This record gives sequence, C-alpha cells and structure tokens, in this order.
Amino acid sequence: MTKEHYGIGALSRATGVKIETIRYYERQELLDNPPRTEGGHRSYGQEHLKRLFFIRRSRQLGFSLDEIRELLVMVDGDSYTCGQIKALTVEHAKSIREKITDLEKMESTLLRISAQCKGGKFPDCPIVDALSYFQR
Amino acid sequence: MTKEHYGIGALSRATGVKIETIRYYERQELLDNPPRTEGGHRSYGQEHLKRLFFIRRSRQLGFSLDEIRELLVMVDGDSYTCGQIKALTVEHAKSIREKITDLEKMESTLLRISAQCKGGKFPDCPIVDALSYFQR
DNA sequence: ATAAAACCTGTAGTGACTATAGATTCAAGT
DNA sequence: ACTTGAATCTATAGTCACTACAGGTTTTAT
Repeated sequence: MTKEHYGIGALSRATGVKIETIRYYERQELLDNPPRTEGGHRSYGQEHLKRLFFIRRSRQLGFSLDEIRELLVMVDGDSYTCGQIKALTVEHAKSIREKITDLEKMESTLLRISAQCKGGKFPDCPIVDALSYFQR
Repeated sequence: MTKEHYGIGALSRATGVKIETIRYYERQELLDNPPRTEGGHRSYGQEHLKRLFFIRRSRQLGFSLDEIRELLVMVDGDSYTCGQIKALTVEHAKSIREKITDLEKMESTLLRISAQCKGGKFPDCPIVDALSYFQR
C-alpha cells in the first residue's frame, strides 16, 4: 500500500533527505524534474523515491555527487557491467582507507602531545611547543 | 643565519604554505598584517614565520581555522593555561576518532558489498542492489 | 633601460549542502 | 465559499578552507 504521489515534504520524510537538499539534487540533475501540480508544486512518484534512496545510501557510503552521477549513468543505461561498478566501488573504498590512515596519524600525534601536558596553569605548554615546530 | 625579511614567496617556500593561502590567512586575521615595502609588497619577519609554522602544523593535525584562532588567542594572551589548551586538543582528538569510526563503517560496508560482486558483464549487480536499499 | 619574475587587489569558483526572504498554493475546517 | 495555516515555490547568499584567475604594479637581474 505505497502511495502514488508525494509532495516534496512527504518525499523528504520518507527518505530522510531534507527538502532543500532534494531541490539541490534536482538542480544538479541527479534527480529527474518531477511533474508539477497546476500551482507548480512538485509531485513525486515511486521512481523518484527509489532514486533518492539510492542517492542517500551512496552518500552515506561516502560517494561524491560526481561518483553518484557516474553510478546512475551506468545503472540507467542498462548496458552497464558489474565490472565497472565494482571498480568504482573498490576505488572509492581505497580512498576511504587513505583518509582513515591520515586521520589515524593525526590522532596518534594529538594523543601523544596531549599526554605530555599535565594541564596545569603555567604558561609553557608542551602542546604549544609541539605545534610550534615544523616537521615532515 | 636566518634571514631578517621575507617576501611572500620566500615565506611560502620556507613554510610550505601557498602564497594565496598566506594572503587568505591574513584576511582571516590569523596572521598579522605585515609591514609593506614602499611599493606595497608584504615584508615578513621571524615572528610571521613562527606563527605560520604554528598554523600549518595545526592544520596538519586537523584543527579548523576557528580552533586555531582560539589556540592563538590563548597563546598570545600570555595568561593561557595548559589546561585550556589540553582540553581543546583532547576534544579535537575525540572528533577525529568519530570521523575514523564513521569511515571504518563505510569501508567495511563497501568491502562487503564489493565482495558479493563477481565483476562480470550481466546487468544485475549486487552492489547496485545494496545501494538501492535504505537502511539504518 | 629593459625584460622577467614577483607581487598586488579583487573577484569568482569549489562541494555539498543550508538558510533566508518574500511570495504563492494547497488542504482542512467552518 | 471563505479563511487560515501549513506547505511549497524561486532566487539568492552563506558555510569552510582554500584555489584560481585577470589585469595591473613593483622588484630584480642583466
């Protein structure tokens, strides 16, 4: 018993994507221009709901809008191959691994320098010292 | 044998911060307005070099410009306490940990769904399926 | 004196939204 | 049919931390 037509607010509630973001995706041509009511309000159907779920899920997994655009082109043209999709996904997973590695370096440095600091009142802080030197 | 005065290019080479970024930091009031030559070129001294090192190092550790502004205010007003600085640093380390956790979730999902895909030619991809469903 | 390198200001673009203002339309109740 | 309030509309600007121009001026080296 799924509804046939959604206003933008209903679509937003159904997908968890904010109204402004939905309109933004439309401007970015990630989401088809929906039909309009006589008064000009957007009227969405199941296919928009599906597509917006796809976009949201992909965003949750860290794909950029450009990457999502690529994915959508592949999925739309039904000639896509699993191989292409997998390549994009694996590539994306790699870039996430790099980000994690970078952040872990930051974290360990931060923990190391804060461990050196006793947190007292005197104005000669080992953290400030550590930040003051240029390295790497 | 450190130089007394640097043009913006020399400062850039010395710190690894791009010229445009140095000017941007000046507009953001992270870096003091330096004295100018007669013709209007910026002329930096040791204190600018030190401060720019500090900013760069802090950026490398993931502090936002606002956080760096706070750090600088504490360091400048010589009344800062180690405790304040440490609190900011520990807080920042926590937010980095959160980012890492998020990215790790993304990564494991991506690896899981790409493992399901054999990468062949038929157009029914388990990755696409996984992206099509809304969860969490 | 000239040419090239360095520098100047101001503005606009990036990504992925988010926020606001001010107007219009829709749905529900009387 | 009318009124009210919620929902929606467009257009524009703001966020963060830069980055990239364009078109001009100054400095430095020959």
